[in-house]
Amino acid sequence: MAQIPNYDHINVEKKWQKNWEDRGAFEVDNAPSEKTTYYILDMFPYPSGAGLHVGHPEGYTATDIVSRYMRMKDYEVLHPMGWDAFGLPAENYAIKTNVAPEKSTRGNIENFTGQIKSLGFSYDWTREIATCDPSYYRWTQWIFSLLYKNGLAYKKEAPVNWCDGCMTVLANEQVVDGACERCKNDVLQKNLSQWFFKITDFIEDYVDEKTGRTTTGLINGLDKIDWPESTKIAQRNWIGKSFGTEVDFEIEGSNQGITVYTTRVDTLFSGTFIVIAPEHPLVEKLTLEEHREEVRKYMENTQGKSEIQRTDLNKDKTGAFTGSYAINPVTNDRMPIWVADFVLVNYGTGIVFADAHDERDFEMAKKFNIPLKVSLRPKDDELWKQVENLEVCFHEEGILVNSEEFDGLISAEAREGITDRLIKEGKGRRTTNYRLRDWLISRQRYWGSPIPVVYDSNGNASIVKDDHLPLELPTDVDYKPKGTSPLGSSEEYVARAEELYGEGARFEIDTMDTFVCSSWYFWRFMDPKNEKLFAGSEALKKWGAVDLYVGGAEHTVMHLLYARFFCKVLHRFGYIDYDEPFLKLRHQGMILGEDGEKMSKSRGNVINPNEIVERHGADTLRMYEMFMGPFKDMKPWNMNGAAGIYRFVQKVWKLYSSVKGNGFATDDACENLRHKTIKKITEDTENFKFNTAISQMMVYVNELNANGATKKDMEALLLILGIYSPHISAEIWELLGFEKELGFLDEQPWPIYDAALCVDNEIEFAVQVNGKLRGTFMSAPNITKDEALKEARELENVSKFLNEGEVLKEIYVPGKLVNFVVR
RNA sequence: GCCGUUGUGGCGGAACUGGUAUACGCGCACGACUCAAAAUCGUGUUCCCUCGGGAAUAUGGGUUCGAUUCCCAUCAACGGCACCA
Repeated sequence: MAQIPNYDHINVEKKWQKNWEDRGAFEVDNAPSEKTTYYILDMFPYPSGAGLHVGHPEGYTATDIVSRYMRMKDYEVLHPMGWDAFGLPAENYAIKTNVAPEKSTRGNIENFTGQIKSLGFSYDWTREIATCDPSYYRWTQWIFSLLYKNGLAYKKEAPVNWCDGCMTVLANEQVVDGACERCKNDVLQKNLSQWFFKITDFIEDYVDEKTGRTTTGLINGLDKIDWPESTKIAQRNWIGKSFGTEVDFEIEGSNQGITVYTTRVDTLFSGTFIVIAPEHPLVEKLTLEEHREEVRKYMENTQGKSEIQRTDLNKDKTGAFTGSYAINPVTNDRMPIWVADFVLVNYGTGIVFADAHDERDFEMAKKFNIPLKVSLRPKDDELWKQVENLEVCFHEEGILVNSEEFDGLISAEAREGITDRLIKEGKGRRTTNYRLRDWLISRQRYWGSPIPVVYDSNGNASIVKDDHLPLELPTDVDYKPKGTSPLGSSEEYVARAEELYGEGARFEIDTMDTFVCSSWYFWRFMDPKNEKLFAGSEALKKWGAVDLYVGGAEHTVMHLLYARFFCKVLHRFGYIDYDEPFLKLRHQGMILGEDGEKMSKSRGNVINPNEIVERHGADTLRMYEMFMGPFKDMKPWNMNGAAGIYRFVQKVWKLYSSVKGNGFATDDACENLRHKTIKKITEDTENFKFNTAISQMMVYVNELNANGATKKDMEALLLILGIYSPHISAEIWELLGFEKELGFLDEQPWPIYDAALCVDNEIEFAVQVNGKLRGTFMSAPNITKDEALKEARELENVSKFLNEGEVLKEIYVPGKLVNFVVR
């Protein structure tokens, strides 16, 4: 017998990766085709200097398995990969080393590409894109223009996080516990003129006046997509729609009033004071002369604080009295108007009415000795005594008291009644409020897409002409932060502006948030080289929305909300004919270090995928990551577990060796298991239950090693294993000579199972007495109840228990069990 | 505080629609091969036990002939949001 060499994963994997690349095995074009298309997308990575870590291939393996599966099911699959290449780390690296972000990013991309390619994923690399490429961000800028021209991109003053140490604005993510993540200085609030996208315009459904076409809003759209329920809930909470009442208050000695938004109008009768946000424009007017100094001092104090400090729940309530009074519209009580920073200017109307049934209000009243009243009583009498004596704050729903005709109603009823009365008296109305604010996209950084806006010598903004796009990043900049955007230091940028737009013209020097670039990349993959459009209509029509999107749950709100927003924008303006970009979404769970902690350099528990690929091969890495546990769960790495998968790969090779040496088995001993296995892998793969699919393959391989494999067994095994471990499967497929008659493994149809052959002709029945297992017997599954009971009674261990009492009931579950109820 | 997710052997985990809990893998133990070790192969492995059985799926109840699965309460861990009126 010829000696079969040991499995050489290093060369076999290289060989097949080259084969796929040379053949263009996974490349697809945009020409219309007979096949149904399917678009499978990974969240494209940020190419960091640290390189790939084992978390990346978890999602990539899942999409690769599904991509290969769908191709075998005869779908035309678009499965691309690219780079979310703008971002702060490259810029920080540039500040430290003066290496241009462009250069370090290109290097990182090269590194990532090599690592990803070593895992044998079936990407169409001809569609690779990078968001930092001018040919890409040209279209990011085009989308900005589209929003600008339709009044959906605007500039206004907004408070931003400011670090005096770094002399720059920071993103919220860069602020850790109220301090700069880099220099640890306290972060302050500063007002700067910033660009915003009007995402709030897309919360609700929109009907186009001319065409009558509806663009589903960000809330309702969630109902029609297959996403994890928890992600949908998080998005709804983030949007934060609430129904409430606007109440108008008169100001004593003024003909101007104020309006307050509340969801708890049932507590209006206990409203004894008003609180207004420090930034509110009315503060100035409401503050009387003798209180001006006190309020001014308070404001000064507040302005020096960051939002994080201001919203620290543990801190004491602070505030200042303006001297003005409002009139409670239902009780006519005089309500002192205070300024306090726990009220946020950008939610509701920036003013609240305060009362004893809100913890913040209660706390503030106690601190400043503001009078309180109660208007809600709890069911519990003991508690009521304390509430009535203003010892504790009762903030839940209750029964109304001291509220005139509404006494005795429960909170929900009272809200309706009180609102109706306010409406009748012209003092209020029902309204809806949202927590979601417009998206601030300006960044005072270098390494992002330039904002295509130009200012004339008077500072008037206009959009950069389409002919002048892309507005490319200048390279003659000083990366060191000085308090303004790095682009401001470029002479070349000024020269270009003046050349195109006349003397004194200046381009906007802020760049866009990188989330803008990643909000539309999935369309660019469809037609990455198009120079006339972000993607051509033929490509857009062929591929449609993303059918399957896989990525981490950390993008539950930001990225996934922004991408939905862009989709709705393009739908509203007629560029695409669907208004949800991702039809099916799945999240992978995080892979933890061997110590069960999050992987981090400082902990020293980072697993490098290169190491696994060298030691055990890409097939092992792929399979192990899928076998660790449920896809969406967090799970710790275990080197021994990976070695176990390597052993499985060896067993597959051993099976091949034995077939090569002894020939195929002639007795189809595993026919039943073969069909059951195909069935289970098919179902598990479709349901993202990759861990149990692999278990089943192990069972099958173990049985084949024990009983011998027929030709049908080997074909079936390689076809199903081929989507999980494509290299070894393709190799054995070729070595067994299957390719000559059938072509390459990855060109085969997915195997089908015969449902009739999945059924066992003899199964084990369980016999219980009072629900406790007392024995089993083997029988045909279609046995009648009487036959089953007879078999069961004859078991020695069962009859013993039956004789101990009277049999009250006999239960027979076909194909499963018999249960006797004995008293 | 609010929202969400999860609790099953020594470990990762499995269990269809309420029907034999612990599949598969890891680890461990013993055995085979070997001068020996590694690798490999085989056997065993939830716990207790008087070997007949008893107990166990975070805890305490409930529904049911029967509950990891359904219901109620409690506890713990993780993740997100957080002075949102």
